[in-house]
Amino acid sequence: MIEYYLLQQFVAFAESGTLLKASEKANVSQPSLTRSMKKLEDLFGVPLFDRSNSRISLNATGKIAAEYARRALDANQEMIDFVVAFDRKSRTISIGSCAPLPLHQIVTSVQERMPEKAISSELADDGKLIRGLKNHTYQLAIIHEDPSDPDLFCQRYFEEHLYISIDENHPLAKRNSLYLDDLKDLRILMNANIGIWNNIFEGRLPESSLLTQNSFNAFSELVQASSLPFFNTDQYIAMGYEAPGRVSIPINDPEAHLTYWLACLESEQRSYRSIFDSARGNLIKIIG
Amino acid sequence: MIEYYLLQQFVAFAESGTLLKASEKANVSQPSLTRSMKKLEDLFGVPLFDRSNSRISLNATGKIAAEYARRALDANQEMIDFVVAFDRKSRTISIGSCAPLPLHQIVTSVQERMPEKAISSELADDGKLIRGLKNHTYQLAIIHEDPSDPDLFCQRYFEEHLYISIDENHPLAKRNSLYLDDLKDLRILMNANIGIWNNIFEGRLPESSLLTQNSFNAFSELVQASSLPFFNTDQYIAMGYEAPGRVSIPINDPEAHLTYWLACLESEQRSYRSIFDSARGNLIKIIG
DNA sequence: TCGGATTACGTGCACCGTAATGATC
DNA sequence: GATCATTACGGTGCACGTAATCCGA
Repeated sequence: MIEYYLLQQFVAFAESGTLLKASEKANVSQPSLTRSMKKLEDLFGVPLFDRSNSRISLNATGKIAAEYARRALDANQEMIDFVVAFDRKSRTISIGSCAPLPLHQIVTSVQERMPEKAISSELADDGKLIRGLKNHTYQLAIIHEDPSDPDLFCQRYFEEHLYISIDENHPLAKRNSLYLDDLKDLRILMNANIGIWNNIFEGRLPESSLLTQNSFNAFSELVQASSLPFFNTDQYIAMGYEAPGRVSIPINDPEAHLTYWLACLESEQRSYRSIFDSARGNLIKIIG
Repeated sequence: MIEYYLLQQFVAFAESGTLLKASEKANVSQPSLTRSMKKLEDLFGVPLFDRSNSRISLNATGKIAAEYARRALDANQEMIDFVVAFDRKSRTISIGSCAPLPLHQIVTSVQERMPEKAISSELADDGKLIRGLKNHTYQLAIIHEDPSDPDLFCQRYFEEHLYISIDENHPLAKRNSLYLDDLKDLRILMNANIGIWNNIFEGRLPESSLLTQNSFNAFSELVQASSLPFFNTDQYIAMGYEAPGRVSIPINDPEAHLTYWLACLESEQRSYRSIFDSARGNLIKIIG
């Protein structure tokens, strides 16, 4: 068996051509390399070098050996990289969601109940989420339909209804409810990165009507500084996210009503029992 | 970089389940293994073990790591094996021949002129020899036709003529020359492993007429102990291989006359110049 | 004379083993 | 008490560096 430090020095020599240069590359002294190369030949049991009195170089066998040594070093490094990545993955729980609010809820829940885990989360559409669960990209996902897939364990999470918060003096403010079609001529403030909600507006409202903000701060400031209408939901309203001088009116279209489902692989259901249990509590709390 | 001795001890542990058993397998003490496994975890930078106070076992990451470690050990051993094999091959010159006499001649010549080389030699037919030269199975070959192949360097070596040594009282002994067809009713002593010569008899003489001996000793004893005819050649006769009470008569069929060619790859011609030169001398000596 | 390999020699660290301790069944 | 891991401690081999030597262009 040949230790790595020898292979490392050997490859350094193969790459530099002289022991002197190799010794710099490998951070050892020149005499140390002389010894190491002798030891290496001894361990292989065959000559690897052509030596003239003040010159040393690889012979044919040495060149082959250097190739193998390089590969062995690479394999060693890859082993380390892979194991570290595996460990990191095993400490990380990846959560995908079709919408930001339930994602935030579930991230909070996981943080509380699995404090040893790193959390990686992102928004994605249902198709990608379900595929992601199956190929272990995600361990937990929030989708807006029950896929009735035998590989997946699904639990109803909570519902969210779209509202529009509109200036109390606006003619539409008098209405008890609205349809998306009623909003065509408005200019409406909206957050970017709201997942599935974007799909709902797509094709129903003209591009020009949506004042999409990439940062929540910008969104908030514009809400304060203007009397522009903005999209809201019953969940946010329940948490107090309303603005003075505006009234919140529900949107009646069926697609403005979402039901979220929390899902994981059937086979991993037990690992996330505590999360699912807390989600059931959450459901009662929010709905009740 | 993680040294091999650690991976070795790690794999020993993975295979035995306890540090105690692993310490026997790896020929180290138990405390030494404790330290090594700690060091290994430190080098990987991630936990590899589940530890209860008097029990240690691989966690999920550890199992993966053990797999990789095992592969790394295998790769290291394969590297050594391959390099040793390469070295051995580079010290060995493989010679193939269609007939035993020129093979013996050329082996002797190589032994004299390249004493540092190990020699591996065997009999084969021309097709296999030429293929063998091209795929580096053979470095030198003796064939009985000049293939006029641009990849090969070919030099006429010497000729050999088939004789039959027959009891001086046998009717055929009076003849100046014979044809194979004349021998149909004889029972003839013959050596096995005579390469291309076998092909010459094939189909020309009945199976039953050939008393094939696997060992040269058995052949010699039977020659002495009987008055049976046996196959001979001008070359052997020139070296004094004759038997008392027998006369040697040449066989006239054209296929009973062989011309040998010494061949190597055109690209390797220079390496074997001394052998080819001596073969030219040999030719003069034997023919002259 | 300089670049580069080797030899000579002393040192320190890292790995090792023995012995003792701790923990769990 | 048996089994097994860990800690403590002392020893030693070996890989290292410095310095000196040797060799060839």
